[in-house]
Amino acid sequence: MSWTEERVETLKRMWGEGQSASQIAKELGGVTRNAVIGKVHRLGLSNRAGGGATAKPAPAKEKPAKPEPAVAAKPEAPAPDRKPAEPRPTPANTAAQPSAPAPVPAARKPIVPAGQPLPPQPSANEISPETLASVREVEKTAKKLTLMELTERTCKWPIGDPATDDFWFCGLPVQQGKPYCEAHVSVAFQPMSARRDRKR
DNA sequence: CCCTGATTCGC
DNA sequence: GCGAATCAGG
Repeated sequence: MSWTEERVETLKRMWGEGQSASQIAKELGGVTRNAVIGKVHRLGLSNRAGGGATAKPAPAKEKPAKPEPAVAAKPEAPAPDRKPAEPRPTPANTAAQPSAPAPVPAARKPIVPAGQPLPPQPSANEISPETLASVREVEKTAKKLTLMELTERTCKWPIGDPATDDFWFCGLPVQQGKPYCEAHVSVAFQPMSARRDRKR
């Protein structure tokens, strides 16, 4: 694969958007993240634009004697500030891109006090007692990751009340392709049959 | 351990 | 110019 205009375009765009080198590499295909980083440097856009939240000091010894045009960044790509008021009730949606500021289920209404956090938001959470129990078990051994620690292969199931500090993400290894670990996948993606005629 | 970008250097 | 290997972190 060579760096065609188009590919460089994509590289510039994604890098400007704050995508990681590995993500860009994945998107482009045929190159590794190293290739991407190498290219980024050669293009002279090692530093991302806007008041990047992930602003890196970049201790690299840049050429001090060179009027860098700094044309890199595009005008409308400000630091992705996250809004606290995100209409994001279902946990299934918190599974976003790792680097992009995944909208954490912001505090909504002071629902459950403390006792049973009851994570599954799905309106009709008719999970079998057994499943629920196993999930509870898993949550005991959860890695309790913070938003920043989530990756593509860590379970993104939120646990606890986002309005309090008693909140974290499962963090266990995800099931191939899914955003959640096996236990949480089972409660997140229920076959319709399971919710059919619940006995209530 | 997973990941990030930075740098080096043979090609 | 390119990018694997390596380095230096989080």
